[in-house]
Amino acid sequence: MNDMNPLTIKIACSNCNLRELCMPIGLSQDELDRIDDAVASRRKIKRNTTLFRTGEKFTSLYAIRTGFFKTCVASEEGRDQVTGFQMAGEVIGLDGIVNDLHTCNAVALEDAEVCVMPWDRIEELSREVPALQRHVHKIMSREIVREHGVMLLLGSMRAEERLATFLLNLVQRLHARGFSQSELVLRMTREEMGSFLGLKLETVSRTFSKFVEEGIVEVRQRHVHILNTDGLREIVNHKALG
Amino acid sequence: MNDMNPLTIKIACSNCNLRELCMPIGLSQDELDRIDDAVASRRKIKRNTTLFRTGEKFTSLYAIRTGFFKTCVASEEGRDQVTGFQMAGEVIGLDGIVNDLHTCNAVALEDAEVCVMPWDRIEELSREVPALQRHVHKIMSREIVREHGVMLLLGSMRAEERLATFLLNLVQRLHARGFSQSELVLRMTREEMGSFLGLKLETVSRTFSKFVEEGIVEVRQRHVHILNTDGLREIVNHKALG
DNA sequence: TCTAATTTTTGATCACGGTCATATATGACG
DNA sequence: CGTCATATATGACCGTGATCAAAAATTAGA
Repeated sequence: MNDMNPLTIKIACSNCNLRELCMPIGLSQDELDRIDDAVASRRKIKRNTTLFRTGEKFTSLYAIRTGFFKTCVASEEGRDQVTGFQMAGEVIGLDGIVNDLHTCNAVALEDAEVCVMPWDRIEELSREVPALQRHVHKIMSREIVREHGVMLLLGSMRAEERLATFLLNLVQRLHARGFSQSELVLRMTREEMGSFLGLKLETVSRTFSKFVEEGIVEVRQRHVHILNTDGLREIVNHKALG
Repeated sequence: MNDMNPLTIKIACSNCNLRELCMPIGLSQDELDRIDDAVASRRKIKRNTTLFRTGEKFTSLYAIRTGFFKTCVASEEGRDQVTGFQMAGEVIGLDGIVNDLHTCNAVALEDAEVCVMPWDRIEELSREVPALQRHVHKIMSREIVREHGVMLLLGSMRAEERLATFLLNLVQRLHARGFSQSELVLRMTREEMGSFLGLKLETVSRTFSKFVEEGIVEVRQRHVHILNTDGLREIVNHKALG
């Protein structure tokens, strides 16, 4: 509570309304205090700037308080792949643990704020607080399972199925955060969506147009209104191609 | 050392020649003994049987001692995606941690043997042995990074690039285990390879034929001889398509 | 407010990889 | 050894999504 540096304002996790998302539940007051003390400094990230970059030393995990991020990996020869989009309550930086180096870029797609959680402190604390330990393990395992889903998408779905899956996933996560089940604002470009979905931006655009023609969604630039959620689900579920 | 049930033979990690791969290094004798005691029982898995299945309760991680596995996820409507191939020294089961349920199938592609590592014991021990804790974290993070690579492959590579990448990855991992840099035996079918690579089996077969025509590899069924490793690398690196 | 840059849409064409079909090779097993 | 099931190779054809191009819409900056 004494560090008032504007770049690293201390804040109590125990008072945070995102606590259920990024912190374990059922902690004692003592445990909460220790977590507050260890992990609660904040950092603001301007739109289109990076929170961390490939090759940078890994020091901390980051819990997103506000804003929206993309993470992307790049190979030497200019190949590029968006590996995910992250929103409030989600944790990024797990890739850095193996080699103490980040292996992807995390870019803010809108002005954002994150809680900085120094990894050595987390490891230390999670030895003492089993609930925190379990929480950290679950977060990492959840990321592994999420990526399995992306592999399924990239490996076996057609363009419409990919986009439908993507929209349903986004709106479901937003809904879990108190937003609408049917309206969303895309924070990424068609190209970024395409990179994530393994499609070219033209294909993303065309597929949107198709959905609009079919009356499944309304699209005004990045504002999407889902008119027929079941329609999207049918597109995903309809036919599995061998 | 007292459980002689043939399905769960206790074995000392401290004597295991795969220790460097699946256990942390630099442990004291006491720490080693405790890990031995907690995690070292074994299980044999016959070819084409599952070590665990989607929906089964998660209890343990498994370190592969011998044999070769595939893991695959399936969606209700028959969609199927191989998410990885695992060999000796690698750990599988991490997907089960989030929800105490496995979310993929692990199938032995040849007769195999694994070390069963009960997860609650691992969590407990890793609170007491920081080196083990770090090791577990690194294993999970490594899996996340590996999957980023697969996403890059599935999202941005063409058929030849995918197969070349796949062969180089396999042979590199085999080489790290003392096998040849240029010869390998594929333990999976063309269809399983295709599922992993997001290609149809016919495309895998044709791509192999193309590599053979170009003198890059020799193929006798599942036996592959890499004649020109740099040729494969060039295929991977050549042109990144936007 | 005007200009420049970026993003998005849409069209025309093409190629990669999928689909379907068939032949062949291999392996398992009685 | 012969039979059956499975796996692989290859050809012919087709369709999805990529590529190339150009115009329209939106955003950012002076």
